[in-house]
Amino acid sequence: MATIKDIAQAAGVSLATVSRVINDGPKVGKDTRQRVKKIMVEMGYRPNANARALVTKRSASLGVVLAELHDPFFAMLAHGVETVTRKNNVQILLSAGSIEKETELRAIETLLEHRVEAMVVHSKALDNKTLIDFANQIPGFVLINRYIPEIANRCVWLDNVTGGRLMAEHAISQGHKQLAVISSQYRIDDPNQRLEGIQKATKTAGLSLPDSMIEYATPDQEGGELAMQNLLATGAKFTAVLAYNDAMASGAMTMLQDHGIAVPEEVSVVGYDDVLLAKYCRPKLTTLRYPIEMMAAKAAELALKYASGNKPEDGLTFKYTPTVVKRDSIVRV
Amino acid sequence: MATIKDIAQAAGVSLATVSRVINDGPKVGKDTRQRVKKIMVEMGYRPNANARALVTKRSASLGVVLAELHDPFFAMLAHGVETVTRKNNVQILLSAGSIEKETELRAIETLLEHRVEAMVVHSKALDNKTLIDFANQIPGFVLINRYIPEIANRCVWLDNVTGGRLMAEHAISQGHKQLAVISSQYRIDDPNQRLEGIQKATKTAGLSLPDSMIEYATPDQEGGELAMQNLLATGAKFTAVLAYNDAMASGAMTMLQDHGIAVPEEVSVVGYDDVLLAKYCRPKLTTLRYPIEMMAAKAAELALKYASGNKPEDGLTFKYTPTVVKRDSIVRV
DNA sequence: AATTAAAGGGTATACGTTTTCTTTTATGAG
DNA sequence: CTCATAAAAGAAAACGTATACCCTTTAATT
Repeated sequence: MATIKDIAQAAGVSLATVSRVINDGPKVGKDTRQRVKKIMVEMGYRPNANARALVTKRSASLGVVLAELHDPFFAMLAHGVETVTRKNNVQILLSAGSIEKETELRAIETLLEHRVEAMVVHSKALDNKTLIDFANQIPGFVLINRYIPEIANRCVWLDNVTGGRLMAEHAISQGHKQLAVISSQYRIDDPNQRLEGIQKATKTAGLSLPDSMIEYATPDQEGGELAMQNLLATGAKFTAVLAYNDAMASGAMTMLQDHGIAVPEEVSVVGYDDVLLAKYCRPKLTTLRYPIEMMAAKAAELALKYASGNKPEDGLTFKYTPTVVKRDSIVRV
Repeated sequence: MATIKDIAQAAGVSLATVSRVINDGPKVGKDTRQRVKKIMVEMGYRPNANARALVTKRSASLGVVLAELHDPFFAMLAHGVETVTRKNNVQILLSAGSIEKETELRAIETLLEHRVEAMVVHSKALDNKTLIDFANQIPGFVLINRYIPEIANRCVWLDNVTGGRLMAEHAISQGHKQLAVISSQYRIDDPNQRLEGIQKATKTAGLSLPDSMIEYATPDQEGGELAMQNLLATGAKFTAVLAYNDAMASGAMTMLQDHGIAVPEEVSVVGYDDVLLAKYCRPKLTTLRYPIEMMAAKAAELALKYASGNKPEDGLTFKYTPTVVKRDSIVRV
């Protein structure tokens, strides 16, 4: 592959001049610029991004750490990031992290080896301290879907407590008094916070929500089915089910229908996330909208901004609040 | 950030020795190796991937070109690639291409600037010649979801004609004689080939499939709804609908149900792709399984293999055939 | 006409690695 | 005690680019 030297030789100019042409720099005449450009095209010249990154110490790429791309949620996250990298002519370096501590760490370190100065990180496994250390080390380090007070201005996150409260309040406002909850068995922040919000709302409304009405399972469709099965097996009475996410809600609906229980006529269901499937399942799912795409775009912008030297403001954070999306899976009782 | 030189200095050895330790090379004593390793950890040393790529001319990363990450299909593609890059300790460089010629070209060229020696490309907009040129220029260039005879051994693709035939044959085997088709309005290979297969099957079965029974729309849920609306408006009679993909099938079902037509009791529906939503929608969709995740993994393996010097065998290609996944959206008449 | 400033362009160094080629040191054979 | 040999380690060049600094030419100012 042709290098800058080859171009210089062919054009009869110095390396410096070619470099200036490439970077639209000053100090090169109109005609020389034209000639060099022409030769670059002829010889199919492509600047070596590695050499460039080495000398400039800038990489024109943004690192993304996430788990499980086939999960629609992460796919949307990636897409949100992509919209802003595209706009800024920046490349995406993807590092998949799963939910294991070790893998997430490796993912971040690999990005660091590539000297990406901006990164959007979705981490559930790493502890606060580790992440704070990274943030202090990397100017363009931004967390998504997580809030750490010490680095609040690097966090783009969703208020899950309010989210949980909203979904419960919506059900309660529709006259439901006997609620059941299907939560995730992974005891990370998200499910805990959503549950906390739900409990807050039931308490305020003077309703009781005994532990026996809360089932835990894997946060996917199978988990939703299983949890609902358990709930039905206990013979518990409920008119509305609040699920940890849309996939579990969908599984729960399936299981209800398989038991001959009509949704939403006999039992209402509320999801969380508003991913694609919420519109596809039947009945269409009433759910909480998690504006992950918008948030991811925000995170990417932030990362790029911080990386380019803009110091993050103190005392600032980027909190988003979910909203209820009313569809067909819940009715007034 | 600490460099190799800093480590060398701190350890009282030469650059070469440190480099050898990093790469687990020979010619370095047991004790020296230990000492250097210890210092590297202490100083938080991270090799500079750019410098490394520059000198070795190898990048330890694989480029992926695709459009629209939020589309579950592409998300699964990306995930398939990711499973093999993870196994091979290779980084993913993502370049989004949309469906525009210019963007796709830019995406590939950016990857080239990063000197990735392996790439998995999903391109619908670029013409054969351009892609063949790239293939000849880049040893690890592999196309996914496209077949070009001249570079057959670089293509991992699905036999869409057979796919179309299979979906029609399945409907016919269930006794359906009046078929309707909902296709994509984009006249690229995929829909054309699927339609070709369908027509082949109806012809063989002695059935007629007039143009009036084929509707075209955007390949998403809205398109499916619209197409079905048009079909119903013409007053055409049909007992089964073959859709271009699952999203359109889902839209079609929604519209049918909104018109009080029971699926599958009155009208059967068949999808294509078997993406996530096929399991979520109601009734569960009978569809054709497009093993994109497996295919993407294959493509990534191939790209890595070719890139590392293994010449692709002549006369070889990687054709996959979809299979019917029987669920609940079709019944015997 | 002399001086200056600006514009155009060249030289050389640095970026952080890997790797080839030497050089030094330790080891054992004669 | 000398020599050959292997093992360990160093010196230096190269990868492709950007840029600070220097030099020349030309135009503008006095």
